[in-house]
Amino acid sequence: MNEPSIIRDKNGLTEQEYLQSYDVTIYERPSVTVDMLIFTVMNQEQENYRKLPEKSLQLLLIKRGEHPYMGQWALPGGFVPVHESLEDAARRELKSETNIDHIYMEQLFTWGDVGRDPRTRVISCSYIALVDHTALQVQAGDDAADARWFDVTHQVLEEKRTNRDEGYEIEWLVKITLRNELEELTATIKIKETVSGRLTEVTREIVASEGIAFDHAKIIEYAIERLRNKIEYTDIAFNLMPPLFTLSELQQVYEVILGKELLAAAFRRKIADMVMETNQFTKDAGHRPSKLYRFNPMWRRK
Amino acid sequence: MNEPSIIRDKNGLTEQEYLQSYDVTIYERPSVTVDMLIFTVMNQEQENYRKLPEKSLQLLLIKRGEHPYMGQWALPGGFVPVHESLEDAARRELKSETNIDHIYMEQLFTWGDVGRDPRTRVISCSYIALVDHTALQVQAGDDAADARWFDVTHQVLEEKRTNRDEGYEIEWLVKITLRNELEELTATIKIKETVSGRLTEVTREIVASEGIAFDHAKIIEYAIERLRNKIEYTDIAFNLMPPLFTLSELQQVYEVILGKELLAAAFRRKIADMVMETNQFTKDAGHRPSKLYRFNPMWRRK
DNA sequence: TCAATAGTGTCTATTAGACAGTATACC
DNA sequence: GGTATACTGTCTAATAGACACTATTGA
Repeated sequence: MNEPSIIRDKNGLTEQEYLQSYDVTIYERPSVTVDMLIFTVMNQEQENYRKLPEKSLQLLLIKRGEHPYMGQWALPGGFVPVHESLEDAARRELKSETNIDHIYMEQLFTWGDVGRDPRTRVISCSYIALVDHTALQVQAGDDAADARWFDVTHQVLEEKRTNRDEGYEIEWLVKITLRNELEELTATIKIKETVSGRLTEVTREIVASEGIAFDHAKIIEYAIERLRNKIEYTDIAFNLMPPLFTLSELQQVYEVILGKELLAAAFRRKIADMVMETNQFTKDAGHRPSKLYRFNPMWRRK
Repeated sequence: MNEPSIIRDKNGLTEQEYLQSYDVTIYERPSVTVDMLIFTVMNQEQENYRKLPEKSLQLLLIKRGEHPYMGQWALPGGFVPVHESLEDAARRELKSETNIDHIYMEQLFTWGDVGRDPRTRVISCSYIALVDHTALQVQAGDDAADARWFDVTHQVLEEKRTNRDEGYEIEWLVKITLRNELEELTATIKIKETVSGRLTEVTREIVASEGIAFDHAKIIEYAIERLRNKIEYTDIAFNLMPPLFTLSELQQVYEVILGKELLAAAFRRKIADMVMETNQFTKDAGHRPSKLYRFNPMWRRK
């Protein structure tokens, strides 16, 4: 596609000569990392033999064994070496944490503030991955490196609107809570949307962060917003499901991500084209059995 | 937020001691750049005194004066220095190209393939910016550095669907054409969507690129897709409009981005809440005058 | 006068929300 | 039998597409 040019530049060099003389070390460079947001959905304990187990959104975090933020919890990830593509680096991290292939993954955002990492300048490219927890061999706590699943909740504590001459400003305080049997981590993020004239700007800022390393609380908050958005118009939810599932389970997954209850009738209509009936049913559930469905791989968004 | 920890790590160092001994030079690092997709909408010549001028989507490109890809056209951008945030670097580039402040800008995607740049490993974070062309002092070709606006078109040449055992694959060939009075650049991008089982993957690959440097054709194609998506559910289009505009002009902007015609009645209903009437009208148009509108900064998406 | 755009009214199809009501295992 | 979930039917409100129709200028 790009055949070496034989044109000479202002220094009289051809492309080949230029590339040979190019010194890659003259400018100081930032470090680049990938940060993985590996989500799954798990069943909670059921209180009553009849009740369905509640589902919860889970995120995988790693306990930092070294400085900085030693002892705190961070997103899995690592530095991107010069010979490896960003996506390969992300896939490698994902594989090393989950030990499974063919996992859904998408780029979330690249975080490039100065001072994000006290060691050196680090730019982090974050990726969301969605895993069916029944496919996970490694369960929470099995990992030697102290990887653990945390129950994630996203709560709007406060919403404040201020009108301006030529627009308005809305500020939300969002509390992120990460919980498991042993620990509870919390963070508060301030999200500010400023509309002045025709220009809209959104900023996110960490107000408090307890037990969560770096600026990872902000990344987690943003990831949840992305999931909430995308689950409405894509099929990403199916990446969190086992091969066979009931429509109620699917609905629970939607509810746990959206953070609100849905009406069964409307939900079933909405996802009808995305699923295929099987002739299998659940049993021993303490109530009416439920038909099992599969994802319909022929489905396409209209 | 992160008070230096006095806990000692496995080497017996406190956080402060660790940071002092941290050697930032031990790993080779990729370079990071920002690439700016600066879009605007301009009027084309009108053929007939009665007809409204047609609008076209324009993209700002820079002619490369040095290797590699010398003589070809590239997205404006540059290396990110270690002391500057990604967003600041993008804003700085944007300001240096357009000479205006308060421009709409959003992160598009970070491109991290190995071999994107023949000089060295380069990771590029791309940003979309939308400019009202009436606010631009610097018009096409005024710039000493050979910056020029190109008319952008996005054409689907071919769509091919192949069904598989557990899913399907769709391949599109998209032709991107960048045109101005002097030059015409073209590129063909192959977009492949693979659905196998529950997993969906989309890849983009440059099949041909004439006159467009690096992998920038792919970035341009992706940016247009993003614009098409976002114009449907956000107010980004207003960043391309002058302060006062007619609803027909606004509709033209939507049409030029979406690449299809819209029905006036439905369009007006859809954007009704986003605009405010003024009591001004166009005149000398050779036909019925049109009411001028402003963006309604109090509008919020439902 | 008439070409071209500006702007409205209304029918229809589709979709989401609400909620009542029926169905069914299994402890 | 009774509890909890499974599943359906239908009314309503909101929205998008289609298209006919009216309004208004200035060359």
